[in-house]
Amino acid sequence: MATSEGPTNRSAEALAGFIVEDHVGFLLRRAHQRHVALFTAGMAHVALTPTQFTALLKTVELGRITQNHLGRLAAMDPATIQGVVRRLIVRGLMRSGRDRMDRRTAVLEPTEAGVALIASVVACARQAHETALAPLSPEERVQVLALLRKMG
Amino acid sequence: MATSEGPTNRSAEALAGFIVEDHVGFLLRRAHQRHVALFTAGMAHVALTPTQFTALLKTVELGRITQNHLGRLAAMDPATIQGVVRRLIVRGLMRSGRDRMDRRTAVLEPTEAGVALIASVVACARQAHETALAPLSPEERVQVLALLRKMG
DNA sequence: CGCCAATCATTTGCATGCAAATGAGCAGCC
DNA sequence: GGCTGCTCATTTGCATGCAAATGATTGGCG
Repeated sequence: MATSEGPTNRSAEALAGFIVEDHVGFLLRRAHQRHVALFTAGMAHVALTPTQFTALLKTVELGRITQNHLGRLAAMDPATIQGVVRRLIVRGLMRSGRDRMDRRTAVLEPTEAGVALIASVVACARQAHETALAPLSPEERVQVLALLRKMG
Repeated sequence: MATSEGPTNRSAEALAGFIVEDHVGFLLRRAHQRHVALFTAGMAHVALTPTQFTALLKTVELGRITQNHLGRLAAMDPATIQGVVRRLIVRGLMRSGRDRMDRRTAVLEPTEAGVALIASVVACARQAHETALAPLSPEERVQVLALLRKMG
């Protein structure tokens, strides 16, 4: 009778008390998914992903910046930022040129269209932020941000 | 001289006070990235990704389960869970068969190897969880988990 | 000068993640 | 029975995300 219910109970001891739903990894993945969905919906009219928005915003902020440096600021590794930047360039939102002093580096610069686009969607980004935090009280919102920042 | 510094200052007003680094989206993405890195490193000896671990664990927990249902429990849409399950089956960690009552559904079941593997790595998952939360105090850890759960 | 380690960028391969379209099957309803 | 709408699963296409390998270039060091 002990073996009649399949593999489940044969490993009950090892799995006892292990609730995936209570683990940071699971909760982070879920919360992140939800935010991406909200952000994407709010940006549907311009089709900017969260990473594209971040990369373009930092480029506008800094004016001229190296691709890898931008990646570090935006929390994307070289392989990832490469694709993000490529898509932004294709859409005419930024430009890329080689540095004359260091011919390895690609120096990025936003185009007029890029600057204008970012300026026009900052409000949407704020909105997505608020909506994502909507289930929390004002104090809780401050807390999550501080805690997530600490988890780096 | 107002136009001598490139596009940056021309949009200063619109961007004023907007700090991407303080937004939930950015912080969630970064924290999630860090956890994936920790989890992946801890699971390197068995090469289980966080999603694969979750999917296999829930399957072991529940014994027999429909693919889409598993996806909902594990927070993955049908297109995503499909690939995850396929890779687990290829590795011999679960089985799939058609339900006789409802021939649309793929009924999943863990293999002996799958049950054994999960049991052997639960400790590693716990470890990744702890390491990810390491920068926080015990009270703070409880807080983040509660807050993330609420942000669902 | 020549060598070497480090950095920059790119490419390939693999694994999420989702939208949207598709095909199969089920269940209720007339 | 036939219609219709739903769910299940799959496929395609696109966008992260990272490891690992590659090629170009720079800077330091002897």
